[in-house]
Amino acid sequence: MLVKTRFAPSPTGFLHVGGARTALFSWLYARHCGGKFVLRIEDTDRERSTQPAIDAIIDSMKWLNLNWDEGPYYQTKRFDRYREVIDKLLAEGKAYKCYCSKERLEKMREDQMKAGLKPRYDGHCRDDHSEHDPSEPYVIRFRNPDDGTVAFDDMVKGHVEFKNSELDDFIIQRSDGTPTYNFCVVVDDWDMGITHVIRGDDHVNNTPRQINLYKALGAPVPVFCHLAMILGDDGAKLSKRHGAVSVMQYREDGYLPEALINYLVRLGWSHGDQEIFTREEMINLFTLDAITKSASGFNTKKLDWLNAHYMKTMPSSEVAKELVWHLNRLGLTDLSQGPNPEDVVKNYAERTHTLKEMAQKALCYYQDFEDYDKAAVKKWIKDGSVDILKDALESLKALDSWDALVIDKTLEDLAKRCEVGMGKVGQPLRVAITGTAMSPGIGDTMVLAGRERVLARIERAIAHFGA
RNA sequence: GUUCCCAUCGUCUAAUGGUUAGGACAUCACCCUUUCACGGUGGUAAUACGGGUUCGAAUCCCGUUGGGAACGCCA
Repeated sequence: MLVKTRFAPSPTGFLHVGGARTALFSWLYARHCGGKFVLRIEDTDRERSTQPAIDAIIDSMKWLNLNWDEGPYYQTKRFDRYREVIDKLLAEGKAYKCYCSKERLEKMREDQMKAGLKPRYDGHCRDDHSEHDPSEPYVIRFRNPDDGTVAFDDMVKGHVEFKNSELDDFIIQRSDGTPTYNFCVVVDDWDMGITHVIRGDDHVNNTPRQINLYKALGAPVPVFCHLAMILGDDGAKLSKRHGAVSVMQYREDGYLPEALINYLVRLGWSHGDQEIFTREEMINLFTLDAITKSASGFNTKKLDWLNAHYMKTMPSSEVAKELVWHLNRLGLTDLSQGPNPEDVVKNYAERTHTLKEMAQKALCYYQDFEDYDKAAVKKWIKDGSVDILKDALESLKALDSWDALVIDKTLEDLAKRCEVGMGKVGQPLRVAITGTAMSPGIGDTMVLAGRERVLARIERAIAHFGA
């Protein structure tokens, strides 16, 4: 059997990490099985679906490198097909027109709640339509079985069973003639040959209704796999106040897609004690039975750790591409006035956790900075610092090769000569060159900044602090 | 309210009846060190509770508590 999975977001907002994890698991399972992965946009709610949301979802999927084999399909382009299926259901008596007013429905729900019952449609329009003028507005409901149970063996939750008496005749077509979610998913998954439905567990309660529809349609019922939700850092439901929730926000915050993917794959899935997975390993090892049942909380610190790991271990040319994107975002478009971004990556990968941070720190190698960091100045610019800067300036000017090791050696000699520790030499220079007390080894820092810029900045610092 | 789902260190998780309950992130201590980091070594830290079943339970069953989801002419 050819395995086919799908990711079917509704374009009512950006792609958040929960959705991304669902997409990842669906994608991984398809790839693991050598099957197909489908992207489908569930936009039947025309009020809330937007083009920017569609774009954001697609951009996110591309950035995460979750490629799809089919689609994107749009439900709004399949209305003819839905109509056809509804007509068939209607003709077979498996669906019916309902003329109940929203007021009646609302009152019924209220009464049922008050009586301690689960609100459900009472089947008022099931059989008798004689009192209604066919021109009245109506919705179409699916005739759910009255007796027995619906059960399914979820790949994550295990055996789940519902009584049909708990379910009701849900609406499959609105009064404006458009079909609804619970109906469209079934028709789509059937038409598209989806074998495994991997989705959030907020859909568990929809599943029995959908299974009844599959059966009424004579369609094969797919395997279901319901993923527990992802919570915020604080254990509460993910929301805007958690800062980054959208995938593209993580990009803006300086994370690599590789890191986010690796982080997400371990959220609700595991393979022994392994934490780091290449794409190939994920694909090879990913199975549905290793998915956790319980909800998991998002832990930004661990993401940071993974991001740092990937910044350090990925080819610097790859990381540099993403770094350039961040430098551009900071308004730096001309990189010709500074070092090769790859060299920035090599020097900063192990001293920063995000590319955003790296880009900010690297800015001083491309353009002049305004102010010196106050704390750094206070701590490191002391009596004698200016003299050391002057001394260093002369020694550096005399060098005929601008090499990190040579520079380090020169400054070490200077420290010895002046009978001070390297801290009193390296730190004032660091402040002079970067404006801060934090940078790579002083020789590497100077190579990144370049000879001319270094000499100019030392002179500037001498003038500034010597006054 | 009704139905469904869930429950191992702070967090992500391992252990599918027998382990001193393991790993990772975070945290703490020490080492390394010209800054910031990286790295290394070690430590603190968990089976929600109560009953069963069993020679033996984190693991199986029941209950309690706690959390979550669904109950729309949203998806």
